[in-house]
Amino acid sequence: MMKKYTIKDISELAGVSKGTVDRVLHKRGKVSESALKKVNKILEEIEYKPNPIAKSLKNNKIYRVCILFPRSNQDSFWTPCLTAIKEMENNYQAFGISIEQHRYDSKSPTSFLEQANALIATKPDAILMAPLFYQEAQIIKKRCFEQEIIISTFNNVIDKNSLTNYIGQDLFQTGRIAAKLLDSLTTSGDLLIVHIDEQVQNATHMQEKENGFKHYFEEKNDPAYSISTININKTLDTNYFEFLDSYFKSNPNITGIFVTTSKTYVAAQFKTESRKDIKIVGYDLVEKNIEHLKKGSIDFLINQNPKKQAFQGLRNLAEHLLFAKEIPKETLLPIDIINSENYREYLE
Amino acid sequence: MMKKYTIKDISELAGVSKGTVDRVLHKRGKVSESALKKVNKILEEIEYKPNPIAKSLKNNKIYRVCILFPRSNQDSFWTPCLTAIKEMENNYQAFGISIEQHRYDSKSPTSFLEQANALIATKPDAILMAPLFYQEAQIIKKRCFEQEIIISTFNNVIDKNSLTNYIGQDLFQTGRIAAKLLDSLTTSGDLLIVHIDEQVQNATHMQEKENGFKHYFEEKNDPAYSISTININKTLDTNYFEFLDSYFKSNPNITGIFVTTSKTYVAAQFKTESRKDIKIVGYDLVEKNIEHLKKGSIDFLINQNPKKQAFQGLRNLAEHLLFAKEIPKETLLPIDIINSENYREYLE
DNA sequence: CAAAAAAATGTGTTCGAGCACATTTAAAAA
DNA sequence: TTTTTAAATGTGCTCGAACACATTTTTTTG
Repeated sequence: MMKKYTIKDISELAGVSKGTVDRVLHKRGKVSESALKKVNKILEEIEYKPNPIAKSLKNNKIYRVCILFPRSNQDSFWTPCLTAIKEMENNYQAFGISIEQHRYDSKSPTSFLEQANALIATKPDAILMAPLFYQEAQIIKKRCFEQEIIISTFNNVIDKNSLTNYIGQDLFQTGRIAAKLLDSLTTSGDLLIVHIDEQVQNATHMQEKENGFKHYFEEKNDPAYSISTININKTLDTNYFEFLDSYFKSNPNITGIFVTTSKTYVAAQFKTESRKDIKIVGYDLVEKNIEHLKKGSIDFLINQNPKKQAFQGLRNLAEHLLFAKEIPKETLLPIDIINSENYREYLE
Repeated sequence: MMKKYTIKDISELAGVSKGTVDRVLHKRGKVSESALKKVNKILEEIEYKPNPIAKSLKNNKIYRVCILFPRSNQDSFWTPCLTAIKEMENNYQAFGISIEQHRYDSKSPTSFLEQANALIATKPDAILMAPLFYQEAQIIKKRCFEQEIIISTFNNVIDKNSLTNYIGQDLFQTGRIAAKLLDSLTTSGDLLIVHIDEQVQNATHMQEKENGFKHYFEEKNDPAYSISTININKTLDTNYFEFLDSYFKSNPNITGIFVTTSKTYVAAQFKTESRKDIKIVGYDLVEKNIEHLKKGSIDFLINQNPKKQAFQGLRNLAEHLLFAKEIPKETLLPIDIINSENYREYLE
């Protein structure tokens, strides 16, 4: 364990005052070349790291960290984020971090823009957002950069090439995982990819998953399997059951379903009523899915872990503000495979 | 967001000096009843939380947090702990936390005692240990209490009723998970529980897992399945393959194997050479297991996640020392199900 | 060469908690 | 009532970084 040096230590070693050391460290200029040399020499020797605690105490600010995500009454997928927020509040309140929650209508880009702009107008220190709408998210991101508000995103990628600090999962890979699971559960047959009831903004989301799923089977190149895809949308097909029933009647060889959204329970419901033999893999630990998982009508769920995403995102921001910790450009969380026996520990 | 009160704020509100407030907060006595009342009244009103950063700065100590666990050359299971240690060092060094690594021979209770005692003699601030040996761990734990060294355990429970801060998994439940997985992978047959090459000290470990496994199938009560258990020990049966081969010849109806230790690859090796049809579920992301996972000769692994256990344990201790955060009595980590498609993200 | 301006360097205060020590007030003894 | 002793209360310094401001040194100009 090396000694912890302070600015005062350095100043004594270099034979200058702590003010001079401070100016060197912060590159504030007004330092003679000879003094600069002396200080830099010491700095090289000792590998100085400023005490983040003293730094933070001196700063002594209350930082406003805001999180912006869809309202839960539309999609219980987001509910676990509340737990993450509560935990963050408990852990970081005393450090001078204030967490604010802002919500928007997951079906309305306008609502997103309104909420985000209202939020920016209050000049928070940092924002973590789940950006469902690509175009609008870009605008908001740009605005944050202009106003020097630190911005991170979670759950949805808005730009693969840009440098928004992103916390989430490799969606393509989740598709491969689903494929592997259905491969384990079945030996042959038609596998059906089902996109249920999603808005346009999630299209890329679902597409990534579908691509991953297909990629796995293309790689395997097993003639025993064939894969097809359908879209179900509540507004078009008011009755899920009838739609699925007629589809399955004309395609009797289906042995497994991969649902690309949280609405896995819709397929599971159909399974219990009509085709008990098919295997189902889907997404997310929402209540209705867990019910089916327990009953056996869903075989596996893939956990997108919104709670962990939100928590990690908020934590990154808080520790950056408090202790100047670097925020990773991309945090890819592990992809959890969930069955009836291990879901409990993953719940909020 | 409520205001952050300081001791000075309180002293002004109560009309006393900050010294008096300090005495009330720390119950140091020497406070008149009238002053006590005034201060307590304010304290009730504002719900004061001391600033952990100021506290920590004042303290300004270098804390020694030590971790004690088996040497890796015997069992690569422990290797990921090194990553946890490195991460902790990077994150907490500047806060005045020094992490020390101490190792012992996983086959020798004496070695454990020696290392632990030598460690205690240096009077560290906190110890996190993986206590393989029940009796000896009890002794060490008691000694730590006497010397007022904070002690946590991980991976192995030493006493279900005691209050050692434990970080690990519900082993019984991991057995149930393995059972559910083999249930998913097969439709009937004999399932074999295999305990491979473990020392006595792990007996309870393995027993818990076996019990969980059996419990699942007892609950299911499916006549299509039957379950049996075998022990293999390298010292007794020098050749794993021969032993398994003869066993499988006399029990031809086995469809799945549950290996209760990291040595799952032993069963997988047998599978590739002789019985490609059987399904295998086992434990831990050690290199040899991952090889088989990729090749398909292991179907699922259950991740005991030693890295996360060590990290969580060290973190609890560090934040307790630095910021007086309470250490949870028991931290049960989620039990990860791993297949060939999601192991990557769980690796160190 | 002295005065003025500029550059360089040093000093002192702040953040909040905690504790040693100084000072004041109240109670007990003479 | 005065002195002694004890109890109560207040003051001031520390931790390390950061920055404002004061002081010193060097350079420029009349």
